[in-house]
Amino acid sequence: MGISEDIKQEKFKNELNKAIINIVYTNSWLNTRQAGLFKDYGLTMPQYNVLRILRGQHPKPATVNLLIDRMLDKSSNASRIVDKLEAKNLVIRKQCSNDRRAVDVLISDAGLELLKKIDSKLDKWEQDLCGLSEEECAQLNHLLDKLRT
Amino acid sequence: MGISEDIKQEKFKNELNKAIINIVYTNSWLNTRQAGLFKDYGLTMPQYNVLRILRGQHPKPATVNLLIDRMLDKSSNASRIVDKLEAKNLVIRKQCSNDRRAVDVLISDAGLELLKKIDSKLDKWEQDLCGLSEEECAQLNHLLDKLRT
DNA sequence: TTAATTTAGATGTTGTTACAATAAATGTAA
DNA sequence: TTACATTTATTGTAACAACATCTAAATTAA
Repeated sequence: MGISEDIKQEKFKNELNKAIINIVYTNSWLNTRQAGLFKDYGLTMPQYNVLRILRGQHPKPATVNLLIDRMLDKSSNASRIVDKLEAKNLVIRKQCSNDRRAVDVLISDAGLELLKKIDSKLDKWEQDLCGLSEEECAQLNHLLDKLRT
Repeated sequence: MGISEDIKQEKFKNELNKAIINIVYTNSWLNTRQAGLFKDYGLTMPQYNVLRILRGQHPKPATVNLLIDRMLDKSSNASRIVDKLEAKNLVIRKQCSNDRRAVDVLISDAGLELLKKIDSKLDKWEQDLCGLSEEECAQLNHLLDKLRT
């Protein structure tokens, strides 16, 4: 059952066209499946991604600009995502000492703990997911990287 | 320049984890680039996709359910997308004769014309896009399909 | 130093998505 | 035929995204 059956479209202009549609469709497919996982913990996907970036920085802080730079989906509003996370006490926001325009955002202990819980679920989810071998995944990564060059 | 440099994350749990992130990132990368193209014609991406499905059906009509079934991003609200397209006279909506609950949606001549214009731009855009050969695209399609099984 | 420019982040507005609730038509079973 | 469940599509609402605008701080140039 490939993309062609999934969206009931028999013909594509060429393989590139099909690949572009396939990426969009697969992304949506992944989203649908992952979203439920996050929602159990009261997080949206963008919120989870920001938390992950903050953990990557930990114990160093991140500025909002750094978050924007690294977010998977640049379109979302980092400032307001941080608002939401702060309201849930998952991050700490304080003015940066050497540049008072900037804001230091840090993941809190509660944030780290929450991520740990989610990640173990996510691990299992990923394991269950996949018909691809490690080598095939590597190949997929190579092709996606090359597509974007 | 691969995904690792793009999002400044050196380590990934494994290639599958990296691939999932890579798909999400590549999707967003494609979106950003395509969105401008559609916006020139006053369409959003979901609106364009619905129009494409309707052209695929043409001259047969599609019900709203069929649209939902085939949309790349199931999350969007087909009924309201059709509203928008109808307001621009790109589609025609009328009650289905043999099931009065259902609605027949048809692409209009104006819709077909608009698609033709967009597609020629899109063709060029796709051509310019890509460092991947036809064969590599086919391989990418194969891997994405297999991921979803 | 002052004035203009740039940068960081927050906020306002508009439109869209997500999800639940609804309404209307159809199907099913007593 | 009536009652109840199911299907089809629309609508209401709250949250969110997209995009422009704004404020404050820092940088640059005169």
